[in-house]
Amino acid sequence: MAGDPLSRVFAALADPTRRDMVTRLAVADATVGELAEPYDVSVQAVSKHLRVLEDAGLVSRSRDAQRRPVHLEAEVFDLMTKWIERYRRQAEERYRRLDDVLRDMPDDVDPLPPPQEGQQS
Amino acid sequence: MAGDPLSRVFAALADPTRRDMVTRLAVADATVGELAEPYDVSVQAVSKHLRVLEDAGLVSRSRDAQRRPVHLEAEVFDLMTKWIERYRRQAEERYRRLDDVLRDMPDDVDPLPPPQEGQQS
DNA sequence: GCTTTCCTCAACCGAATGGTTGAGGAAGAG
DNA sequence: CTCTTCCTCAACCATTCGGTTGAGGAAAGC
Repeated sequence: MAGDPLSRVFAALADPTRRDMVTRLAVADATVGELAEPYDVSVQAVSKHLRVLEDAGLVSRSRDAQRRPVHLEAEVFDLMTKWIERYRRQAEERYRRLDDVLRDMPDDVDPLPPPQEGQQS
Repeated sequence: MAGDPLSRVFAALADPTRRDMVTRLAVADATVGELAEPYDVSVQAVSKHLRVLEDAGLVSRSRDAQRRPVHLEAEVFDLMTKWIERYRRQAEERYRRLDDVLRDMPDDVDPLPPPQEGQQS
């Protein structure tokens, strides 16, 4: 389907039903039937949604008798986080430079350190 | 078009060309022509992409003579960040609770709560 | 064996998406 | 006023997407 992994993750989360599934899966693993129950669509539609999430690497399915328990995979979220953080750093860098120009070039003071807890690449 | 703001933001960033535009706009504002130049598509296509980004609130356009300078709007990224953080909190909460269960096993704890999930807000 | 439960695959459908081309508005340059 | 530049709107086209229904596989229960 769609090309790069990042596009797949963003596209997968662009659907509110899929986002809701992810939210619920963050609480507990669930079977396809359990996942489908609150929504007003067919089980097949939910199965399709799960395939999209699985292709994006957000979810994995194992096997337990006839059931296919769905499990949320956390790592892929880091892809997004990293991309967003990169943008954020660039934007801050941009404003920092603008600030420097307006302040007539100070030495190397960093007036706005990124307020983040460890997520740096 | 697509419904809620969060869906629009995710959908807007699901396209690699649009993500690249955002990356470049994080460095500096740009006109439509400047933005279109590196890509192998028509200017109209780029204009459409910008419309998607604008509808998502990621970008704003002003007017300078015939030119329409494009400016990146940072606030909307917080929508995503907040959603991701909420997921992260839930996931951590989940593992914390699992830890509690394995450690203590109280009486009236239901280890598999029925799918009475609240809708995602 | 047969049935039931849980789930996926396949085909189809309408709507949205990303691209094209062509026409045209808006504003500066001559 | 005319021309050029920059950009958007409109129509069209192929593909993808989210949904449906119908058929069927896999594993437990009878």
